[in-house]
Amino acid sequence: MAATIKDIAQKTGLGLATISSYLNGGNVREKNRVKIEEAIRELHFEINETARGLKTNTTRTIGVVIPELNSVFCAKVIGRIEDTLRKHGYALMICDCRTDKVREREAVEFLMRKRVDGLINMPVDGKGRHLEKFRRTGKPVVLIDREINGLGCDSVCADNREAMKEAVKLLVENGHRGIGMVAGTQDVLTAQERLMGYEEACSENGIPLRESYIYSGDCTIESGVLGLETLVRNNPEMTAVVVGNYNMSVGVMIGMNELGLSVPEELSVIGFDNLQFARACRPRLTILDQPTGEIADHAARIMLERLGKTDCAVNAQPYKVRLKTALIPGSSVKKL
Amino acid sequence: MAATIKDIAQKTGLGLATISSYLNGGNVREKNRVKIEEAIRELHFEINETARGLKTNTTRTIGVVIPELNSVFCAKVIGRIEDTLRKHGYALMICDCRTDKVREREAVEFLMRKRVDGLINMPVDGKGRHLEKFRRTGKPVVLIDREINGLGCDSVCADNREAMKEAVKLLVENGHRGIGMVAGTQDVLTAQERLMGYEEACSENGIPLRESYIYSGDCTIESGVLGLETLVRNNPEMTAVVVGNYNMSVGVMIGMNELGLSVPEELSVIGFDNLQFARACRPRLTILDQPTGEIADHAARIMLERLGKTDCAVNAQPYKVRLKTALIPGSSVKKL
DNA sequence: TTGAAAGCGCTAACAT
DNA sequence: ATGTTAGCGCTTTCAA
Repeated sequence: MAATIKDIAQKTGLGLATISSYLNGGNVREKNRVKIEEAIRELHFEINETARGLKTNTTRTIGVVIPELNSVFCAKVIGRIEDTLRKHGYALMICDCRTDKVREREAVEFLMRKRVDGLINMPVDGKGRHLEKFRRTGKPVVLIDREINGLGCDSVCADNREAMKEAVKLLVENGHRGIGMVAGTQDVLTAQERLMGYEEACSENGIPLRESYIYSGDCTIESGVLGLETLVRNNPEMTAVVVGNYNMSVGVMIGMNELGLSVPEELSVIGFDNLQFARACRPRLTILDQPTGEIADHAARIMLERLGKTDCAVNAQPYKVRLKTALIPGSSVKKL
Repeated sequence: MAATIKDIAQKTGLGLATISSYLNGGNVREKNRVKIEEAIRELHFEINETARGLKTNTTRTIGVVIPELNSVFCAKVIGRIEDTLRKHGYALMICDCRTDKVREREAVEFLMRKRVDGLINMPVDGKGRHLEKFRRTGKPVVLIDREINGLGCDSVCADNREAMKEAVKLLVENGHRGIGMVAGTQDVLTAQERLMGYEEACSENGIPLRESYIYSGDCTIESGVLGLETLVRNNPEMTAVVVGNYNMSVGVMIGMNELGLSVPEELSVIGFDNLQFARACRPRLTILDQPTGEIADHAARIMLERLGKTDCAVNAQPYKVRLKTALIPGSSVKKL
């Protein structure tokens, strides 16, 4: 068994409180400090966070619930958050709910049992019902990528509407008017906003909305493939497509390949996320790039701030951070 | 504050031990069982795993240390492991060490302090020095993707040598003899094995090894780009390239794009990992696909088995699982 | 089957 | 500044 503070106390002849005080940055006489540090080294003492947690009712652990670990956006954001939080002594317990509302709720309950001090969530359930129980604990919840109204949680998202408007605008400026969209699940606010951006940009440019120009997918690669195939089949006159998330962008490129359509000669494409993928496409894909680093940094900062306070349920106003995306030009838009 | 077993005891008029016994699947009189379950429901009791952990000296938490969360291979494997382990009540604490040996060691120490019950690691330090301290606790360590000799840890890896041999063989069968390789960091066994496979296949086919045909990268996208550029510049007669990992495969495709070289007319390419990326490439990339699902399932199974035993340090033989990769044909290999 | 009581390793209130 | 002590919520002897 590992050494405990009792062992340190014994070895140094000091009391428990002194050791504890030393461990928590309290004032200890220089002479004793040296003795304690020596004992710690000799006995290979490492503080037992479990015991500490029992006493302080904290775990220094943050739960993370995401729809899919295997998604560049999630992985980038979570990786960076982990970086920051670990520097502050917090560990991340990550649960992948496979874009399933039932699993998402189970994951939150699992993490509640594990007594995490806070929750970071990219919600699948757009209503946020899976969070209600956790919120009652008064512990902080920070939403990423998707805001939920009425729940009072902090959130950090991209400015999705503006992003998609910009994409459509670029196409219009290049002479396109037959512009389709492969959109995501409409019960998630983020996907709604991106679709809204598309619709707004169309009407602002006098392009009439057509139902057959909009495909509602489920944010998977396969639905991107299917979405492209459907749009192309139903709208032979369509000259461009915008895509509402990264997975579906990969799907659309696969679809183009497998239908043997050339970009941008036969169809112009603007994708979402992942600069590296865009660079690897031939020709290079024009994309909307989300500021994943900034999103992560804001989320981590907010979480740390909330963890400093006692009760977040009663906290004044939730943060609703919105960050700008960047339209990064490739060669996938044809000038008509 | 949440309800404790004390509250349950009080409400039911039973003793603490009875409640505890109920919670741990012990025998409780039917009448009392009903009473307890009612009290649990009414008081919203949830077991405090921190307290339990202090007593039992376990956390039901597994540490995971990986070089890069933002890597399809890692994300896929870890996601699937998380699935299985969570079903058994285990949470995952994931640390991304950014392919840095120092950070890797820090991560392991961090997780030791968090008292994880076991460790899953895709090691960056090929010598495994970062694991020595943890191993002394007698807790299980399962290595994925990379074996370390002499450490006595279990490991689950792909059959890397065979994989690369197969790739080179396919090229030879198509008439190629000027075959370059963008290889990974040579202090990691996996990368060594892949390079060995390349070298073996060359010599078996009477192709003399040339130093200028081998580029040693560091498994990042950028090193893939640089690797391709270097090989092409130094070997104008080269007709094909094999790549030693996924990130570098993306890099090579980016390099092809940015040099304006066409696949497979000017250069044939065989990449590593990620079927979906391969499908999105134009033309579709021929790749070596790792059995990520199987790797994850083996790793999870071994971990659960080890967790069932008391001490893994003294356990007989470590598992050394090797799984076959699949060569999935695309259109990136030209028949000469 | 159940209850009483000790104790896991730590923190914190209080006393010195 | 340091020591003493109680107690966080649970499990686990040991008796009954």
